[in-house]
Amino acid sequence: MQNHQDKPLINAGGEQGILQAAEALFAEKGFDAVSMSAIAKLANTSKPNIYHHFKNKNELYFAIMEAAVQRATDLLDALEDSPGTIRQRLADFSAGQLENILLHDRSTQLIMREAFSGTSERGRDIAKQMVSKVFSRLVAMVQQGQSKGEFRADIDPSLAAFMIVSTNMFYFQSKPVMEDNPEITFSGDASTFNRIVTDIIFNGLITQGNSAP
Amino acid sequence: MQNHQDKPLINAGGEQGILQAAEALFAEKGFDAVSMSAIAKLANTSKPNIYHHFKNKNELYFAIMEAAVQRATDLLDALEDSPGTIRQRLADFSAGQLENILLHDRSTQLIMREAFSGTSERGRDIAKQMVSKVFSRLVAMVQQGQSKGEFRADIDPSLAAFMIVSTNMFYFQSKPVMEDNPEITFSGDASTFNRIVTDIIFNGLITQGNSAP
DNA sequence: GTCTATATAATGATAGAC
DNA sequence: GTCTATCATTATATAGAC
Repeated sequence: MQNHQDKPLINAGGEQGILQAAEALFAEKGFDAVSMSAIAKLANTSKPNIYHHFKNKNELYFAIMEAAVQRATDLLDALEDSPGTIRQRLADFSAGQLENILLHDRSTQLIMREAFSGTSERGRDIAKQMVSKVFSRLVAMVQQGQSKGEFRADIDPSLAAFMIVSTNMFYFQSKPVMEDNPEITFSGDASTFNRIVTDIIFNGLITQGNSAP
Repeated sequence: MQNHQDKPLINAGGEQGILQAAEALFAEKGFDAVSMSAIAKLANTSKPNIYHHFKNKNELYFAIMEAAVQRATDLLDALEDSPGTIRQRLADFSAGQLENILLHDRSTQLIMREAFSGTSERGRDIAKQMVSKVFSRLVAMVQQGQSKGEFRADIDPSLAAFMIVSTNMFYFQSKPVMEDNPEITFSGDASTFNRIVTDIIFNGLITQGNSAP
């Protein structure tokens, strides 16, 4: 591929241009706040032309969702296996996942909105399937680490996976807010953020807890 | 107070009933997906009556936001000081905060949507101020823990605070998704979830890291 | 495939009676 | 304070020319 599919560059007319324009707007404002006219305008085309390519607003949205999920899973597949200890593989996977969601920010926002929004019913299942995929891999890795004795065995592996996902997701999600918060100093560099967070979590997963039973 | 202010119980007509109905709908579907007619219907009143009480849709939304923030900060104030070690106080604060957001789920969803959504501009500042408040307290506690030698000093305290907030927020946010995921087993009990998570984080904050420098 | 023009329905908001 | 009736605007979606 010679041009990244997730950044501005709205090439006039055509199905591609419509999809890109729509993705940008939907990601920023959400489904209901975006009108077909606005999409047509940004895509440098007309409303009826959008209806020529897509049956209705819902189907256009669905097409974008599917493309976003496809792209995201493809990139996850590339991260599938890395060498080293389980701890190292987990750290690499986590770092790669954070990198991906930051690179494809619009796709990510779209998917997260659908997955975690109210009962919108729109593309929730497809978004959930995506989240579950990331999650399953992390759970499996943690379990491996436990059976190999790298991590303490008394922790629910899905909880450990959840901690990794949640810090990454929330980092992405809260980035705009945190950036202009004077108390936050780590917000600029995602990879060192991720390194330190996984470091803390893994250390916590090794040391035996001393909280009330 | 004798009836909780955050649960169904839509009492017909009146400013209270309108506010409750609107909060429920806005939290579930978001600003743009909710029509004034829908609010009127749920509040058992008429559209013009809403306009009698509130200047327009935006101001109604704002009134809800402000009430939600007020309620949340009040509850945080009650958690301000608890006895014990810094670690214990932090754990209590974290647990209390998670309890609060789960109890006032509609308010929370509303605030989080505004704080972390795209560039909606609507009530973003007021929501950010709310998030910052929780955050500042956690940062201060972590710093205290560091200066008392309870936690290792080489970790950015805001990063530690961020981890606590993110796991709590993301727990709340992803609850509906995680609940019907067979791999998740911890989703039912928020307080034990919180206890284990803070346990892991604190252990990680004590143990010296062994990742690449 | 792409447009102009338009149908149809729903939206936010108001006038004015009671 | 609350309603019925209605306004102006904008939305999704389509018909039909080129």
